[in-house]
Amino acid sequence: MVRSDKKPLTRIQKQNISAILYAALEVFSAHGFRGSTLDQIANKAGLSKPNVLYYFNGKEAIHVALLSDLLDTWLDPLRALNPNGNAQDELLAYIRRKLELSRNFPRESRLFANEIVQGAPRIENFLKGELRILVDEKAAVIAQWMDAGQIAELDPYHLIFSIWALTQHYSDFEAQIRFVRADNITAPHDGAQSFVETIFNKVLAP
Amino acid sequence: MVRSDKKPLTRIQKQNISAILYAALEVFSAHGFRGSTLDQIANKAGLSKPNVLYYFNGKEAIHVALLSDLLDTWLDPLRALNPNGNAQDELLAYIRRKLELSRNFPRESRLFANEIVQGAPRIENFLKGELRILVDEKAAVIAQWMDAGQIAELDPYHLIFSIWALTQHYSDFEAQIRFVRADNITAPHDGAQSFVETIFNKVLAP
DNA sequence: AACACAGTTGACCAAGCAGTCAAGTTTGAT
DNA sequence: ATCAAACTTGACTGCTTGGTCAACTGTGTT
Repeated sequence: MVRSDKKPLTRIQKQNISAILYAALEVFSAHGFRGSTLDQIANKAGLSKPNVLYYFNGKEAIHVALLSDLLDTWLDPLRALNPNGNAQDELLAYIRRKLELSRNFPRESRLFANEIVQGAPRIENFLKGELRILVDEKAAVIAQWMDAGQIAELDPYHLIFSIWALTQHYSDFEAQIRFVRADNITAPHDGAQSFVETIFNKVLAP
Repeated sequence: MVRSDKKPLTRIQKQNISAILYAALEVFSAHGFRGSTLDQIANKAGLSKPNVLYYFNGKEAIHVALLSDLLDTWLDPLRALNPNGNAQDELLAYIRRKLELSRNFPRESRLFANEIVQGAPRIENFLKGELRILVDEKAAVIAQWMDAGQIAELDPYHLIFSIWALTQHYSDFEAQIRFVRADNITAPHDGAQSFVETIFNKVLAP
């Protein structure tokens, strides 16, 4: 099922497919691909295992469906970087969007992180293709801004990586932050936004 | 074997135990705990599976041995932060040590990252205990430096987290950097040191 | 009401895996 | 050379897990 159907989905299909994807996101992001079982996913989705396999052609297919949904969304914040806008405003807005994504979709972020820490076997093509093209393009934009003296001179690629590192850290390494901070904070993201913005204000100042 | 022996290790024990730990580091850091098999480890170590189990009481025991070896080393750079030194020098030296560790021990870093992304089930006590105490202590030191006006006022905890994020990113997310940068660089860490130091110079300036 | 098709599942299978064991070989101290 | 302890392993066990299948039930269209 699911596959390359052109048929519109029935009410039950829509409902069960989204239940499966939601459950799978929860399970895969917490245990990684190999650490997750179909039984866990089926249980969390409130379906039997054969029923899950009625909607997806296998464990891998669920994972792939989840990732392709995600990858597109993941590019949006960077895509929105406007070459004609003000350099500082644009970069800070990008940082804010990225941090929001990390705060609002921590499981998606961890799904991605799990994949990359383990060598990105399943998304190598995405990274080498779409992502690379977009990053090259935006790095060029940033380089122009630097040449024009709008922001400090830095390696644009490392700048982008540092934004990724700082924003995703709060969801990917949430466990570490939670345990280290213990009772002193309610959520790992507390204070993150103002801190990260302060950092990049200083870093980007020409 | 291994266990709480007081006996000195034989030549063969030393050799095989270290071969197993080396192989296990390679395998666990690349595939996570559940994604790794004893057969993979035994193969890479050049031993039979029962022979591996002659030296360790199980898969879990190998993982634990690896982590406890690691955790201690992991604290050293932060431990070395000297309250009596100059704030900027001390923090930049810490950053340099952390980056060196990340560059020289990427597998160890990924072993750790794998563990934390998946909720740190096996090192929760370490994080809530030793690490937390050390971080609290050093955050207080940093706060004093800030009060004294030696460095800019920032949340000391977020500052420490940002150092972790930026330094570990280069090994933990190495795959992403490699694929995005493709042929343009030889190693993911290229240019990282000078970039990260520049960043924190700007960030810490009072 | 009848019928085709969507949806569901208990029982099952084969592969993979952690761990055991008995029987063997090697090592090194005397 | 002898012997006990250290070391090694092929064959096996029991459990987990991804995936199949035949039989069943629910749905909605005419």
